[in-house]
Amino acid sequence: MMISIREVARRAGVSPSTVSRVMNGTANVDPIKRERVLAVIHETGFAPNELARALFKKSSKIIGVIVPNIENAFFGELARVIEEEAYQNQYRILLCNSLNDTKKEILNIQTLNRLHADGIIIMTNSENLAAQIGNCQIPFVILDRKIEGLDEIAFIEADHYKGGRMAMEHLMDCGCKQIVCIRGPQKYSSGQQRFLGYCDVCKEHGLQAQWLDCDYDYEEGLTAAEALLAQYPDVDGILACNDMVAIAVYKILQSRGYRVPEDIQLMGFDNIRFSRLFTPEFSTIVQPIKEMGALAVQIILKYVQEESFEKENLFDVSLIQRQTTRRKAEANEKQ
Amino acid sequence: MMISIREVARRAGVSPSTVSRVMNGTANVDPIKRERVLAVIHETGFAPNELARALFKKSSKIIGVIVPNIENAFFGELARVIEEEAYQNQYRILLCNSLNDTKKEILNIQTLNRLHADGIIIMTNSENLAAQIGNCQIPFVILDRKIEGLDEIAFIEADHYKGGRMAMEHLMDCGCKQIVCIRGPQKYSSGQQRFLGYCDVCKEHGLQAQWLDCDYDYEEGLTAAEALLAQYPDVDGILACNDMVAIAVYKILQSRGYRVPEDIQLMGFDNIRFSRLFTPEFSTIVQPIKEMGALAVQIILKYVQEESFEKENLFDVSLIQRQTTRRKAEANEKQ
DNA sequence: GTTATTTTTGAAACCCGTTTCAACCATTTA
DNA sequence: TAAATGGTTGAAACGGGTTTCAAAAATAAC
Repeated sequence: MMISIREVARRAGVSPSTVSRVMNGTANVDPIKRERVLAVIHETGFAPNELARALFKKSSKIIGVIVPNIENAFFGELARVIEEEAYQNQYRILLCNSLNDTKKEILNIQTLNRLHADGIIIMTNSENLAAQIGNCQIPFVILDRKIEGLDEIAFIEADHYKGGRMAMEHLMDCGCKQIVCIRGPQKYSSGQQRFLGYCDVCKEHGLQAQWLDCDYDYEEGLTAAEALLAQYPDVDGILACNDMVAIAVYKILQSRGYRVPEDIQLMGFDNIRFSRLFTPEFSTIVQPIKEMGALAVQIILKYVQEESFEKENLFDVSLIQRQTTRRKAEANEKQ
Repeated sequence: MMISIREVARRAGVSPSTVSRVMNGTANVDPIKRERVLAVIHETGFAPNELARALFKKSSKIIGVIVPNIENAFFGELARVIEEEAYQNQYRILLCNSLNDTKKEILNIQTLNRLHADGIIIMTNSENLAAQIGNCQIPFVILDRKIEGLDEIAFIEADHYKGGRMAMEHLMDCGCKQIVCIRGPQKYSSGQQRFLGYCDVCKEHGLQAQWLDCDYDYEEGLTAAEALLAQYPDVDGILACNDMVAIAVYKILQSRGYRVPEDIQLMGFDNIRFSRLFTPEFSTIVQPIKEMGALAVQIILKYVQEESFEKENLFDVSLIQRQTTRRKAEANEKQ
């Protein structure tokens, strides 16, 4: 059933080389023969075996994408952008859900290596991966994270530090006096930098930094929110480490009868789609997800084409005020 | 750098065939030679080229997954389950985001065909795809949809009809008198069946079916909700075609000052993760996403292993009452 | 000790598209 | 008209595991 290039050649009365040249336009072919070949391809529905081509070319036109969890809205949005950008450049996406399991990550990197993937876009934390990434000849792009000790690898990150600062400054503009930070995992640069931004603003205003630890995750957010209320009963501003945690915090606040933003104001981070769909809509820090994902693919394309590219890519962030915070001026107007 | 099986063979003083046999355990090998081979593999870090293997075996250990949009929580959850099940069986996932673009779907099916994917799990509507799927020798599984005229293809679906009935009956139990259905696209079997369930319950109770059309999508949900309020000002129960639309409806209701569930009760469909995270938590119909995704992979594995499998797979649904509906009995208790 | 049987082993063919290289044909130029 | 230049073309090699098949080695049977 599946027909080969040799069979096409036989039927068209030419050599396989000529068929290859017709398909790829890699050399001139006598117009009469070209037509014969195209006719045979058309009537047999011949489709070249991509594995054979990839084997010879040492390129499978596949980009590996390793995310912690595709179910997570932030990574879902990134995956969507990456797939789209790749598709437009005739690349396909091999998706791996690592669940932050280093063993699974390594296994997936090995698989991609053996499949001669043309690049790997990875969103992970594991410093343990440094070695693995180091002796892989595939180009890597590390997205939304930064791993120390890998000077040769391209990074793409939002300016988490600035985001942390902006979020904190915004809560102060909103008149909050007791602002507590639910900081993200300190093993991730995003968690570190956001928290650092918060701390620096505290310092500049002579405030004492107040924080709790939390994973980037809804369930953890519930626990953290309860601990927060117990520990800081007079809190009036909460800086959540991301939108999912902010959603969890809201749920707890609401069940305890706190009003947002009247009693407690709340900031998220990431601007995932749901932060806008929620009622109330969440004030948050915007990461340019679309641009970041597209750049990740672009870097791999440039690597393949041996063009140069920037290794360190820091994307600017911005703040969107929605319904969980209210500037002092606006609050006064309403009074 | 990248070493081949022939080089391993040379260094171990055996033939490539023997190395292959050691790696795959396809035949007995003299223990001394086996050790020599394993030692060389270990010290060189040799990893067999998966493309060469796949070329010969005509199997790439890749399963294609075509979803309308990975950003959509429902498909994100399905993709996650599918990836996990595939991974546990040494398969990898090639993800395609079709955006319901038939051209893109066809192109992706062709790519998967040329890559000798071992199976394709597709969530799509296009009847136009029937022909394409028909003359593909790869096993297909159609998930969450049903396409008429493809008797040979495996389908996996939740019992949308029952779900539609249950949702409607629940709203009636909750004392709603004016129940309007925001029905999903009638080109999908899910849209048809859910609506049919609603209609049948109406008929059985001598009620007039009242409905509006809407896509499975938040933005469309906003429009539909506004139209609904204009058209049916005395509505007191809304049956949304899925959770995303229910979220949109809630947003409109809330902005217009309606209370849920006191003034209007609201049912979703799918039980996506966010339906529980929202405030209020949404009453909805549960599709067994996990089981459905796992079965899709299992069917492909069975096909590959030439075992038999069920072609028509209808999964049972159930109802979860949360905070957007309230049974009459409960309402009375509270009075 | 010899023959029969089983196990191990490697050479070569295979999967299939691509590319190189030399042969071939058709123009141009001298 | 002969030599030189340029464009077409196909045979063969290539990429790298896998498998077949027959030879070689080892064991069993007589």
